[in-house]
Amino acid sequence: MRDRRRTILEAAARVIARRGVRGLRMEELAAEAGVSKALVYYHFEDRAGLLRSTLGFIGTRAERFTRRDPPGPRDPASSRRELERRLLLELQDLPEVRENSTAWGELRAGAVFDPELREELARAGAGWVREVADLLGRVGPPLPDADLVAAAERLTALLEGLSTRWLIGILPVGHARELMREAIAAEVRRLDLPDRRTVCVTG
Amino acid sequence: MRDRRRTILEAAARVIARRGVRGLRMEELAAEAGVSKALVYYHFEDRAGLLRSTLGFIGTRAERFTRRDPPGPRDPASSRRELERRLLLELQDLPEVRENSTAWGELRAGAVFDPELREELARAGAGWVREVADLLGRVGPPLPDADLVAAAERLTALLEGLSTRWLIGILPVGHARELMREAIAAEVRRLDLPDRRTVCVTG
DNA sequence: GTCTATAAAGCGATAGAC
DNA sequence: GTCTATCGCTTTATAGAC
Repeated sequence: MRDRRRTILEAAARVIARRGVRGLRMEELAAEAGVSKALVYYHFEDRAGLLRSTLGFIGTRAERFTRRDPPGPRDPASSRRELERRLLLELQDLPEVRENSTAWGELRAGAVFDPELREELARAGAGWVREVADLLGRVGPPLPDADLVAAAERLTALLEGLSTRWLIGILPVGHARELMREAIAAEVRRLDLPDRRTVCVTG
Repeated sequence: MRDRRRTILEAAARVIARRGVRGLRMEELAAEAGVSKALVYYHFEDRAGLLRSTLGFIGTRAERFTRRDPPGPRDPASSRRELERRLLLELQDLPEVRENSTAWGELRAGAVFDPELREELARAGAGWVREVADLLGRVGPPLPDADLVAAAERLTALLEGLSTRWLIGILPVGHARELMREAIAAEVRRLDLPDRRTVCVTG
């Protein structure tokens, strides 16, 4: 078979979801894929190469699910829906989503100690914040970019925090989604009504 | 010396901050503590035992810095200040705070794959949410406990997300603190003005 | 209690047959 | 392309002297 490569990558994603990036053993991976250890080395130089390919594979696979109708209409209502969809997508109890979220969590955790991972993460993270900020910008009236970015940073950081708790098993996925939805609503409200809120407080 | 034990635990905290829980090697730890490897095994059964003790040690040490004036006045203003102090305490660029935050981050990341860690984390996490919820309850008017807990869950999850980004080095500590402060303000406002906000929107 | 020396195991990586 | 067998380093853990 010529897609033995893909079989191995899919197995790697499953093993990472079970043991983490740092817990992945070449032997366990080979067994999971149903091939010999040597074959893995034949297809992917070494362990680091396998990890690189697997994270790339996971990233590509994720895009298939996250990027939809990018050139769609830019009206507030659909942007708002897109924003919510985009942020809730990573909180789903499906094997593939779980694998992706787990891998990203491991990547983040590993980046604290591995400067090499830091780079890839910084790039991906910035793009992610930018994307959410842009969606926020289309939901309400024109606002300073810094405000949009700050709101996006809060939302994405919250998502990462909730995601970790979900994956640990101390926060049910439905509850996590609910908390995320409320946070989105609060940020949108805040951006939508920059000052009226204050008027209410004092009035 | 009888507090060789403590010396080792302090060294372990430093090594964990540098390499992570999963990156801790008994040899490096021994060198960091200035003792032999065998002595570490003498005082702490095995690697798992050392890790257990170290995480406990870190937790205890954290309490020394977080728990202050617990039986203080319960007026809204001081509760509000205490809430902010409590949540910003983990975002400080001091060696000890960094060690604690790093260790907690590793504990969370590890708990995704290790059921044994899950237990300790679930307990500590629940207490932490409860504490923040109680503080929130004293800031504003009486509210359903579920609302307070939800707000506390959002704030603590956000803190964890921001903390990870800070430790990775992609979010300056000052910026993280600023984002956290804004989020606290938003949650307090939300709880303080449960309905007026809606009136404003529709009015 | 503390050390040096060493056993035992785990794991990444390679050799070589098919 | 794929396998079996094995090497060699790293790391945990123990034995035994002081």
